[in-house]
Amino acid sequence: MMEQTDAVAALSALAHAGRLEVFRLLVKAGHAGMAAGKIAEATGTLPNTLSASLNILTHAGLIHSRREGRSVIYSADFEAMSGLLTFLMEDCCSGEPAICGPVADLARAGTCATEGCA
Amino acid sequence: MMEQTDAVAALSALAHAGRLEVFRLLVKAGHAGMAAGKIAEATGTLPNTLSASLNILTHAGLIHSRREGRSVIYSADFEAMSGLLTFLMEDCCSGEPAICGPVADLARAGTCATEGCA
DNA sequence: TCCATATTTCGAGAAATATAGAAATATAGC
DNA sequence: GCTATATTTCTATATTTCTCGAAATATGGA
Repeated sequence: MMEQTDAVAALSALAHAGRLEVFRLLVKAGHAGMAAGKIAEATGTLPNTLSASLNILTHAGLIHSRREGRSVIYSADFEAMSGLLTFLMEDCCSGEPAICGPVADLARAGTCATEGCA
Repeated sequence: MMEQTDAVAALSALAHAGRLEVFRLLVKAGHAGMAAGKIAEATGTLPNTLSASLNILTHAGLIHSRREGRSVIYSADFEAMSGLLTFLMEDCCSGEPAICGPVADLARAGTCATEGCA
């Protein structure tokens, strides 16, 4: 289970337009991931600035990397993502379950709105 | 639908141990909310520091307030909360639906783990 | 009106974060 | 070994954020 410290680290990492864009790009890219250079190209950021962003997201546990030849491939950590979402939602229930139901439904609906994933 | 700018504002507001604690407290408190003084007491923060935190959460749209006598009652904005979760999850589906299913399930499971909310 | 309670605003100093240029490191191919 | 490509690290500066004490504002009751 995620600690508050981890949650703050993850939220801090995502609380930045550039890094949020990178993370969402990697979420879209799925397990295949994306080379740092491709990310820089897609987002229009300088290589060193992007590297700093990737470093912060990595240390927050939201993404991880593997080397493939000259490129370093980054990909989202979906377990960490679900861990963060779980942390943000888990207290929603403790007070009045009636409130949390719609929130969970909305989140789920939003998730599956794009295409027909169960 | 939430813009990236709004998402960054919300994430920034939550990316702080004190503010995250306040927000979760208000999520637990439900629609009844909680007076600023009670929040300060519960979290052990100075009134002015707490006021700054509440102000930031308010401007991020995550909470709202109403005055009751001498107290100002704060409560979580559950629509904003679900909006943020939706925003964070919506791109999960666009690439490979197979990945996003478990994430959504986990989030939902986490939500409902505490008690029996559908 | 005067006083007590509740909360917010102001102002300043300290700490953390963001960005970019330049240099350094790692890998691949010749 | 040499060169080109890919990415990271170093260093400095600009900016933002955090926290607190002190003062100000708002409400309720005597």
